[in-house]
Amino acid sequence: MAGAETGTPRERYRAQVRDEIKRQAWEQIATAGASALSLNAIARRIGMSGPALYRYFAGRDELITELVRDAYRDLADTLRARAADGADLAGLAHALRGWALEDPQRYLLLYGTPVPGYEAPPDTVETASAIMTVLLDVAAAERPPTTTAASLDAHLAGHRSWAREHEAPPPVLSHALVFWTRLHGVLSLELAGHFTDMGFDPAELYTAEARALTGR
Amino acid sequence: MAGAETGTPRERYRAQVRDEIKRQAWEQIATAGASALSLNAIARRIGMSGPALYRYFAGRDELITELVRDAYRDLADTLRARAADGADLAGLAHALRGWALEDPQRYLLLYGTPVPGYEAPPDTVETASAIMTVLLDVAAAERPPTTTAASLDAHLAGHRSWAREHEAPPPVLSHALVFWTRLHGVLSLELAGHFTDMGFDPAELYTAEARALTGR
DNA sequence: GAAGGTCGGTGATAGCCTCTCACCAGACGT
DNA sequence: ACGTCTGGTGAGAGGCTATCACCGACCTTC
Repeated sequence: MAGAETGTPRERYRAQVRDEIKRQAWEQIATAGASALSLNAIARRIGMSGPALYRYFAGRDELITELVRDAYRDLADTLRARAADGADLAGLAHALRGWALEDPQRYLLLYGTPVPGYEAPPDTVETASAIMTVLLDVAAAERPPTTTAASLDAHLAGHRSWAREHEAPPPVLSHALVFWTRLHGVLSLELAGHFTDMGFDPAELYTAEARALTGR
Repeated sequence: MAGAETGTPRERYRAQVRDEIKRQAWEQIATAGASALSLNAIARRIGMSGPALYRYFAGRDELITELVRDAYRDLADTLRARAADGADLAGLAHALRGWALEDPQRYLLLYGTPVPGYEAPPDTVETASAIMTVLLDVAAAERPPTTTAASLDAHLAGHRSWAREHEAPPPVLSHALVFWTRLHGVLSLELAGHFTDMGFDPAELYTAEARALTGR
């Protein structure tokens, strides 16, 4: 959400207001969820009246798109930074959970139920796959676990377009994929509150899954 | 959605209209998602005007609650029926995916991002745990896999309130739990459309996970 | 069979939302 | 100093949830 310090005063002002709008939007999302995002409410809080926001964003969808973009970028950066620090998959798993718990609604905005009429623009899909690239990089650096599924590997060998030009062999592909889906399974149920009345600690389940994934 | 055939004509009529409302609601949810559910639109389609629906449901939330209740019951019944037919965990996994794909929005209504201000009433939580009971029953009948996580088992041994009075030993508890979260991980990402541009078949991933869970 | 209560439906209305429009003022570039 | 472009405004269309007063038709009870 870096408000560019460069450009004409007009441009600086514009960037500043856009950032303020996004700040308020995140605040509102964090408390009430993405589907409760109201441009009117944001405008009211900022101190301008309704339609003014349309000078900055074409509409609710464009604002949400922008937030999704920022969130993807932030998650990708977070994971990449950990990977650059030499983290293994277990480290990434820990970072992922930390990022999600830091702002649950932000995680759900990316990986939860899609907003009704909303269609993800191509460039957000691009950033989303950048996250997979980080996973693949780190997974490739580790010895894939022995518990690999032969038929899935065979399928992925022929359907690896999502891995872009990544050189990883099929077992690494499936390992990264399963890493993602298993951790998301625990995380999303936890964030959606499905564990709240069950009386156990989701963290225990999560770390157990992370450990099973990374072979202790 | 059984419209009770009993009672006074008034009661029969009332049940009939309630069912018609719910039918239209499901139709609308199936196409546009739960958050796009509009009482006005339902009324229009049924042929009555707006506020009439409030004679049948206290509001949008109560209607959604009713739908959630029905969906939980339907899923529980489906899984129970399979279990009664002697299905193992692999069979339940298959049934779960079939049920989810049959009406993706229905699955997401139960396990997706919670609707903003909506709080699940106690009795739906009850039905949700009935589903866990089915999983525990079937899991207990199978030899738990060797790949059990000791620390998770230890934790669950002391935090098993969610299993009600189920006698299953900790490895079965963790097995059922992991069964749920792993399959949900794949399913929810698939239904939310996160695999659509990735070029592989989610079914392959799902069955691989189901197989890994049930030890081939 | 008439009287009265209850139930299901209606239009009007308040208050929220998104988004468009015409208009205006002030800042900016020339 | 003047025109243009930008950012702000109020009004308003059309959608939503939800409440209200009202009314007609049915059902019960006498």
